[in-house]
Amino acid sequence: MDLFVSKYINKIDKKGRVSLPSSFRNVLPKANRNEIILYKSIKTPSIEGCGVGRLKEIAKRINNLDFFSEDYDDFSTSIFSEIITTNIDKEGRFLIPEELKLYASIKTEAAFFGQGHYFQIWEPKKGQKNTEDSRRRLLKEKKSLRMMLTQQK
Amino acid sequence: MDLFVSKYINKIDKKGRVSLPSSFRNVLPKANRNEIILYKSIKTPSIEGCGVGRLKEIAKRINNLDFFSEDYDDFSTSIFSEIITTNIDKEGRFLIPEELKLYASIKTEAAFFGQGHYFQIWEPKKGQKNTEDSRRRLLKEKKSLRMMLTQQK
DNA sequence: CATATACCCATTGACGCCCATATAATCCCA
DNA sequence: TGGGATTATATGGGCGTCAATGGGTATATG
Repeated sequence: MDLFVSKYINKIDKKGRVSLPSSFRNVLPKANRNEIILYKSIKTPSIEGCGVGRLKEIAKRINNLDFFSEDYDDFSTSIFSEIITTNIDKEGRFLIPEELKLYASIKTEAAFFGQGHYFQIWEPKKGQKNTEDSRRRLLKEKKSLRMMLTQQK
Repeated sequence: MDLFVSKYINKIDKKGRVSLPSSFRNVLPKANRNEIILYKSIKTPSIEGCGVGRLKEIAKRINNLDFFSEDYDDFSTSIFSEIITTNIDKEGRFLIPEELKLYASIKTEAAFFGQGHYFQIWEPKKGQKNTEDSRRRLLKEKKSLRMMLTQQK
């Protein structure tokens, strides 16, 4: 499986380390399996993460913008300076920077939610509530959910 | 990682030395790991820096402007003639020239902002404010920032 | 000779690496 | 197929190394 799926709740130890779920580690390319990038989610009080490969794609995209435009600076500031790379140790653990923990209200436990090509890290209770809310929103438009699930090809 | 990423705030000591963040040093090619270039940012009161290799890229960008335009002269004058090369000592520190510190209002602390293929050095508070402003501008076009981050392939 | 800058050494705290354990998952063979 | 044995994962902790920082001294450069 090359997608981040499922949900896991892991503990953060005294040193601030937390295990990246094993199934998530396996999604990372063998080449860069010991490094991930983290950044604040745009829409929710959660942290998003993925392998570094994705960052290189983003870099390429930004590089294609007009170098002297304001957008160029805005994108590169909002993205590059806000992205944090963090190393995964031999046991599969990594450190969540203090600033990101604050942003997501994470203290002693971290809930990992697979999101396909990336994943989110939530404070467990908030994550749970978010799941319920988003399901509720979807059900309001049952039709579109049904379409999503049953649509062929 | 071969990109300048993340944000760091380092102290400037009595002698004017400041550490280039370790992760930034690692971006520099092993060959010229003890030398960087600095210049005034065109658009903001900050200093921009990168490895010497990047000079060629900058030249290319400027060359792509209309040769007879005013911009061409302005850019090539503002950038090339003002570029300063600086050496990094054994401990990874370097000196920020007085003129550049003045330009960026930097006194006792320097905030390093990764920008992909280069980085910016700001007076911490101004840098913080710039990040917020730039994010605010982008959020007005929510779609584009989200696209930048989540678009596949 | 005076000032600026490079090199050397020292300190502190953070982080990575190693080893250890408990629980859970998987295997394997009789 | 049952159940012990093996392996993997999550977690805890010791310790060495490295990054950031401070300061003394040599060296250069005008």
